[in-house]
Amino acid sequence: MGSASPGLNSVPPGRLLLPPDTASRTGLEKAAAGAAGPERRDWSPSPPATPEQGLSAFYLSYFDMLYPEDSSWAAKGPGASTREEPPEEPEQCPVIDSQAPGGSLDLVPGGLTLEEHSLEQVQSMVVGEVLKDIETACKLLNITADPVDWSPGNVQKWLLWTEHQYRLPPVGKAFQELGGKELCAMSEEQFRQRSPLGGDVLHAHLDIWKSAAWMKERTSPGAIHCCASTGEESWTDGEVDSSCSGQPIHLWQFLKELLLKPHSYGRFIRWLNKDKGIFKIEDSAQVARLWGIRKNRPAMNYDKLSRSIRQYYKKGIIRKPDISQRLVYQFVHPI
DNA sequence: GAACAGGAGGACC
DNA sequence: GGTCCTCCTGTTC
Repeated sequence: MGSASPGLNSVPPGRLLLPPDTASRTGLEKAAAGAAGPERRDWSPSPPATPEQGLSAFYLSYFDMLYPEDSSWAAKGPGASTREEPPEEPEQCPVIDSQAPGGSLDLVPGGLTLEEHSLEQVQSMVVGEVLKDIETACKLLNITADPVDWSPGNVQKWLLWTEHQYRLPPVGKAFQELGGKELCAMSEEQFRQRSPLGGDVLHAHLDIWKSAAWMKERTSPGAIHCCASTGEESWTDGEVDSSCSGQPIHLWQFLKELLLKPHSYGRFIRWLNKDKGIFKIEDSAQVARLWGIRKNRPAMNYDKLSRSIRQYYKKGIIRKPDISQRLVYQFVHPI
């Protein structure tokens, strides 16, 4: 798919992460290294041993995952989360200006060098993206953000999702019956043994989830759950945010959830007229695939999904608009 | 050919 | 019993 999670989805499995020594380099060097080319090793960012040490490595490895083809993004600044939109002009880039006259390191308020300040900004943005992506995945999959809490079923969902996101070969069977604790306790080598083709990538992604859970726990003590809202793009419609209710999600709720996240899913499904509840499925296969992942139904397709939508006709939940168009439906009771 | 409409049977909770 | 999956036939775009 293009995919549901633009932060993660564009990452080719082969060029996942920056090398470990990234942590000791400056933001600019890292950005430069990111642009330098393919001479990178696979490396999995593990949760840092101490709060400070290693966080940069984690942030920036994820940063590299988020924007693997465009390291110059670092110069684009906030707003990069809308990555589907055309790149902004360089003059709108407030974050990093490596071409400061004379090459001097300007100080910004607080005593940090411009470089350090920029790095902090990049880090916080990347962390935000990480948490947002994970939160989105949690809601779609109806799993908690902390892998340790996953049931074997949750593990299978996550595997299916990650395979799908990164075009990995199916590995679900190799991890059957494993719960989150067991999964988290496995080494990269053990992942490779179970899945020679994608085990290392899966392990790296699991590490990111673990790290995010670790950081979240650090900043907000208490249970980590997908309901913990992280930003302005939270799922604001409590009525349709079914993932926290413990109840199985309904298809119409799932469609509304996708519609509420245009940044992530606008390529697949979007409002034509939000006031009237009219929406269009732009990519029927992807929407069906997401629904299949959400319901743990790998064989889901648009034919089946649309049949389920049509069941809503009788119930007065969804109907075809007055002017019927292909792939266009209407909520009878708009948000 | 893809989307649409709807019947029917069955699984699952 | 409700919801959805699956399979099916036939129709429309």
